[in-house]
Amino acid sequence: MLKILIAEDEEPIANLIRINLTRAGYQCVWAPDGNKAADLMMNENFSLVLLDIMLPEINGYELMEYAKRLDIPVIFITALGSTEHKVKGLKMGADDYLPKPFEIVELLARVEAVLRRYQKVETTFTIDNVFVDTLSHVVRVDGEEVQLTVKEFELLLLFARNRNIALYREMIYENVWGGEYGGQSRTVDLHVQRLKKKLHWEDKIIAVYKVGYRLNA
Amino acid sequence: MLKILIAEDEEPIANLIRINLTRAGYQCVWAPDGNKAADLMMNENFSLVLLDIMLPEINGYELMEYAKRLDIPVIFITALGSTEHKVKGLKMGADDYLPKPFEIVELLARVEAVLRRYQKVETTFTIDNVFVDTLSHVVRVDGEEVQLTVKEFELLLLFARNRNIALYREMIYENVWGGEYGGQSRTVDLHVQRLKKKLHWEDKIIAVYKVGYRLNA
DNA sequence: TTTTTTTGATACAAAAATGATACAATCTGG
DNA sequence: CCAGATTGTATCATTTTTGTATCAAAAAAA
Repeated sequence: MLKILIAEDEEPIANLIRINLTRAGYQCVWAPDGNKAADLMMNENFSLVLLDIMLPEINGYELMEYAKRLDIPVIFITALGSTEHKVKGLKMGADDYLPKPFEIVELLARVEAVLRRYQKVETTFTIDNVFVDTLSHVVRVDGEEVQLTVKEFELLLLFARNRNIALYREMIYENVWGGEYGGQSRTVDLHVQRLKKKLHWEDKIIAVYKVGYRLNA
Repeated sequence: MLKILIAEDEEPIANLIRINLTRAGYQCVWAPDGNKAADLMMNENFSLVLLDIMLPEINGYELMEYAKRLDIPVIFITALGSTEHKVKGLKMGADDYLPKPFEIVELLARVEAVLRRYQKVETTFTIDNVFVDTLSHVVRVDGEEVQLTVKEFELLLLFARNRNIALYREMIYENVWGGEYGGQSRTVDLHVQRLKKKLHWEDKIIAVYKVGYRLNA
């Protein structure tokens, strides 16, 4: 599991980020000031640092130098949305820049993009008895390789990326099939059933009545 | 419950907003002039400010600077629907702009959108022995997961958003069922009973004679 | 107290949602 | 073109939800 450092003095914002990144499958550590951030960077092995510019004790620019020396990618997160700061940050080597307020989806997208650029993205994951390699499209259930169709595979990824969240049929359809969800098609149900059967997940993917399905992980 | 500050000198308009936001489950505070608004912003913890530009004593633009310093999202509400003001407001950091006269549904939609963008909407909460995760639709009573139906779930959310407030059957029906409340249907009563039973809330949700129900929390 | 109104509790049937299976249409790779 | 896999519709069975009806209990009114 990839570790991400959140250097941000405002606790609610740090929490917001932590909660969402944790949900997305990252391990998060919070540093409320510059000293703690520097300390943590030295002693633990982070795959990414989210940096607030305005930090107590040691500011974000200095911290970025630390990070770059340790070859840790950096995304700036700050209320200072001016191009001036943006340019300065990127010039100094930041990998991306996220102005507050930000949408969570945007945060996640940028984090993923930077990690991919640095080849730090995990291309495999395991949930219970199921192992998945997203690159080779190989899925093993209890050690044995199982053949998933394209739709089933994408469905699995969707569930994996949204564990413990009730996914609406509408959302599932639009994500996996792409188009608009008519409303009375049973396609989603059918594919969920097939996926459940192949993965032996009869009790892990459960129906949320009148809503859709949820993966308990 | 989220608190919203309404900075608006015209009382009827302020009232209109207050009534509708209160009904939607927000706690509202009214400031009739700029000084009061600044005062309230400093001393209470608001999740959002609705700002009239033309305010006595301190105008809306200045107030926005206060708000931004406190990291409170801002929606401008003003009769000056000209793009000039709109642009100025948004440039200075307003999160949205609502020209008078406005439709109530539009007001609510924008408020919700901004709050969601700031992730001020809480996805989980706990009341006594009951834990609720609105994303996964999971409800735990004394630590054990309990299966609620959609209606029961929405009913619970409604009570949670309106703790210690006597909810009229009419209001409950319109919120959870959506249509018009006939008047002699026992549907609301039945569902409240079922909810009480499942949550062991026989003594927490109490009947208010001839009115409806109230959640004591 | 007695009466009336309102709410609580239970049973039950209609309606809706989901699971399961079969099968036709479509696609894919020889 | 063919064989097989994939995909989605149709159908029926099963489960769950939901609201009405009914009667009992409680609260207010007379």
